[in-house]
Amino acid sequence: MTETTVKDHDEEQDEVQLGSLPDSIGFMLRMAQITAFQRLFESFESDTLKPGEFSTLWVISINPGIKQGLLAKTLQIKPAHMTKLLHRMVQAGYVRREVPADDRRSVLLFLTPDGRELVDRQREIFVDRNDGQGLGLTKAETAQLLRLLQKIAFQRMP
Amino acid sequence: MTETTVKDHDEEQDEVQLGSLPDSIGFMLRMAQITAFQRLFESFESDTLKPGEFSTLWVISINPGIKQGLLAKTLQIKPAHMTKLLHRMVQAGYVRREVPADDRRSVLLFLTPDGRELVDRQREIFVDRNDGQGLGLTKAETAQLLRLLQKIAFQRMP
DNA sequence: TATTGTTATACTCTATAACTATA
DNA sequence: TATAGTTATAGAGTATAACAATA
Repeated sequence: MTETTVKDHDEEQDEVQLGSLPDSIGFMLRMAQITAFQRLFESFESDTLKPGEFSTLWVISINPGIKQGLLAKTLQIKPAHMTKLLHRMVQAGYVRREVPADDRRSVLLFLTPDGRELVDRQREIFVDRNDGQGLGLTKAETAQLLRLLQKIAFQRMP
Repeated sequence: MTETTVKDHDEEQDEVQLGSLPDSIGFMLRMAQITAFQRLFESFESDTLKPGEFSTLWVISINPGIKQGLLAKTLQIKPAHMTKLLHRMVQAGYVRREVPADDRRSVLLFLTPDGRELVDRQREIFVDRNDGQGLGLTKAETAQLLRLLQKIAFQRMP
């Protein structure tokens, strides 16, 4: 029940009361994500790839031949949206789709040489940017935060 | 550099490798937010209010007469979008707008009696849902997570 | 001239449902 | 019948720029 106040960044001294909103995990996840994305991805090949697109290419690069539906479920992207996102990636020449003979309903995904080169080129930048320093966190705080986020995202719920 | 594997929730035993993606704060913030929103807001008056709309009403309720631009900056909502969001809230009868005499460019915001009643009714549910238990976190973990998210979102950067 | 908010456009992503082609 | 993916539609949110009214 901390009463939190946000001071204006400029010269105004307006103070906005947030009440117990900063004690809400849902609200704070949203606020932190907006701040983090601004800081981490502002110069992250933004002309080429969106964060969602990069993680898609990344997962395909580690799991060549992954089925489209499993990829969507893993990244919590809706199947309908995954179709459109992948069409962009195929169009851009980063992804190749393949229909296997044993189940002709499904689609297997692979990176093209261009796609592999792009992921390799971005990999270092992506990992470096995400060590928490750019967000003002210490190494220990970063590790702590990652553990808690992983628990929320990957935990089996009863 | 933990190599993390996500097992399928169903009976399939496909395993998707994520490599060092779960060590990325940006990626994990996004994954945790999706999971948290699904669990916390699935029955949160979802027919009436979106999370973004609720936090807007909440901040107006604590700061009656707040200027629209300051509200948008506080919640990190783009001004163009704030205009549309507020039009919905005015249309729904929750918000009243007022142009002050001393600066007729600006707009001051107030809740209507209906809006105040709605926020009051949702307040308990919102706070209860956000204590971390619904996400499988202990009290201590919740406090720790909130502190780190607040540091990211509210910290002055050099 | 600068600021506050609005309108307009385009695009990303979500949510849903209807549809196809396979199994 | 059920499953994998596609198409279509509607809405939320972002990004950007041009604009009107006011300071």
